[in-house]
Amino acid sequence: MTELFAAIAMDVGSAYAADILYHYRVPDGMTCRPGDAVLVPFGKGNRQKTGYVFEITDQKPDFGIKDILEIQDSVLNAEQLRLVAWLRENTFCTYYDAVKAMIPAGVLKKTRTRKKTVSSVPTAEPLVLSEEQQQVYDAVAPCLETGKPECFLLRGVTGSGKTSVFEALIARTLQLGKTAILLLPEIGLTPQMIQRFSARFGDAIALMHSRLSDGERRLAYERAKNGAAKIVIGTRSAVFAPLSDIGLIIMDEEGESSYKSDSAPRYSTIEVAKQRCRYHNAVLLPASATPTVESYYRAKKGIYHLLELRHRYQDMPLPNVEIADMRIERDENNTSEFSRVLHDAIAENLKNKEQSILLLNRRGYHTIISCCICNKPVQCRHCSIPMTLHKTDNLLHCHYCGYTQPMPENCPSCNGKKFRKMGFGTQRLEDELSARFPEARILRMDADTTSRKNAYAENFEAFRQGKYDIMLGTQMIGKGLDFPNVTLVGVMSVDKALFSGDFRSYERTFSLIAQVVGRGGRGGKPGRAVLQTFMPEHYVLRLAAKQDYETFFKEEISVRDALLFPPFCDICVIGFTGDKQSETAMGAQKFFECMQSVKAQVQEKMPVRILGPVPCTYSKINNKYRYRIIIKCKNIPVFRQFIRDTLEQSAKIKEVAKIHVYADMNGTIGI
DNA sequence: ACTCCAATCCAC
DNA sequence: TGGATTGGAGTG
Repeated sequence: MTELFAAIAMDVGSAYAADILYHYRVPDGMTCRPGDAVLVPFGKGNRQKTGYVFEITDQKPDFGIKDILEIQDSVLNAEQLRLVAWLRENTFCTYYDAVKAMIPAGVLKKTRTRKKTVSSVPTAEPLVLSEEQQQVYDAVAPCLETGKPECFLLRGVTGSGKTSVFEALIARTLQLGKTAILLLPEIGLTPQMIQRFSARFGDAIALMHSRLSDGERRLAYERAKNGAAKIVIGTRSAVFAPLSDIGLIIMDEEGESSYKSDSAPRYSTIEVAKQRCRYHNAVLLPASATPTVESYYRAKKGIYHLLELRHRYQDMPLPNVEIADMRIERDENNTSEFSRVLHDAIAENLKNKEQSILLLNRRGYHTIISCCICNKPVQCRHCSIPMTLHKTDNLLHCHYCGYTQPMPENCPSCNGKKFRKMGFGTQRLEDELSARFPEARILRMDADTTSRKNAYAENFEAFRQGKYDIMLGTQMIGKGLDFPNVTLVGVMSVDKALFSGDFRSYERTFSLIAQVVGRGGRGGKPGRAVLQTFMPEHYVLRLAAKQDYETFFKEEISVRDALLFPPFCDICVIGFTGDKQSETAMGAQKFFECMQSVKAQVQEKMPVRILGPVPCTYSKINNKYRYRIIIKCKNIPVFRQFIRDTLEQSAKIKEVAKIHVYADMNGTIGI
């Protein structure tokens, strides 16, 4: 009888050098398969730990070998094993990070199985598609039948009824005996989607997002795995839903930053989705009114098939957008946050009993408190971030770590006693609005008013039912329900968002404006919008006002080309965090030197430009000092190997071992 | 990461 | 002199 050995992944924290497959002997009489969770003695102390079997081999390894103690469970199927390997190579995570992303915590731990909640099925109305919607359906449906792993990019203007197309395509997918995943950018958007879809699909739906309890998550996971659920709706983690026979993966609002994970494993959802579509021969359908520059570029090159919905529901026109030049307002002694045109438009809407939406992308009351003597803003004691004054509790809040404190008596830097309260947030906008329009019923929507469970959906519904005249809020109001009675959209100011320091800030701003403007004029009455800005000549704002995506894309793609940004290269950020500034800076420097020496060993051609290390824009968050290296590169195997080698080798340098290092491919470089 | 082990430090 | 602390190495 041949002896068998198992190659097993263990939890080694973030110790890259130790993240290898460990070999154990399979004892006689034990049957062990790849994907099994097993109990093994690990380390010098032979502590019993759980590991995950990746391979079984009869090759005797040349080490002193220990035996597997027992088999706990079969947890990873063949696809998941491949996905783990793919994630590890492509996102520079450990085996264990990847396993955790795929197998939710509640599944490994023994949890009580709850009784299945069965949602009711009122029969769904027959789905009627417009001619244009039908064309999109007709383009995609054949690939569902033949099982071609194609990617269709759907560009549909706001209000064009993308969801109806999703519904029809998912129905077809299920008819063909396959399953589907529908990805949404925010948890808040899931209840309404579930509500709409459960009319047609009943309890074939499972919901997956990060705020489920362990029990709920385990139930959803099991239902997807055992075939009870055919459709999974959820946020980015739902891309790992353990469905078999996937026919279709839809990504709504594909450009949203929430689709990129910013903790290990640092995956990009669309890349994971592509990987799964390849495995299942499934169709991928990213959709947006304003696709990312990278996606639209791929569509133009024919890598994706471009599909368009140019017409809004019932052919309603997009709102007409006027630009309000706030410099002229200042020159003519209007120092308020409201341009005269916006003020008048709100007044008129109130008179006509029509609803208005106002976007202001900063929460709180005053967003900067600075010393009158030394001009330094009051910063969070844990972060290098100016604090925001909230009126609800009259405390200063840090929007990064959540720390709160009372207004200081004295300036922390110069001991001065006087402070200037500046900056205009949503709470102050609410006050100002009720002063100007005392009769108006105002709904404020920001992270502070929607933290309670269901608050988001309830508030949107109340606004939709006409219980408020004006809804103001941060970017969360850009996405959401149809509001048929909204005829005015005001964008208070998004100037600052253009200069966040990230090369994606232009497309994000364009997208934000397009989305919020698209909330208006959906219900039979034409809409109008006012875009307030101090730089009306800026092309991003001009084009956003015209809703001219094509021209914006042409401008943006030429900038990306000239300055060498994606899609013309990839960007890999190496991040460093540590408890002491000097240690973090030193660790980053030693890593950089190690990287140079590893680079000198690379034989193949590998285009890279390495910039840094430098402190991050916010040099401290949550008491961790932050440095980074930015690498413009091509995301090809030789480059990924170079990064992994550097991570492994640098981990042996004591200055580097003291701090935390990570690599992030094509994420944000903003903060 | 976590644990083990050896070297070092320090109070008595 | 030993108990506690710290730095470095190794995990099959």
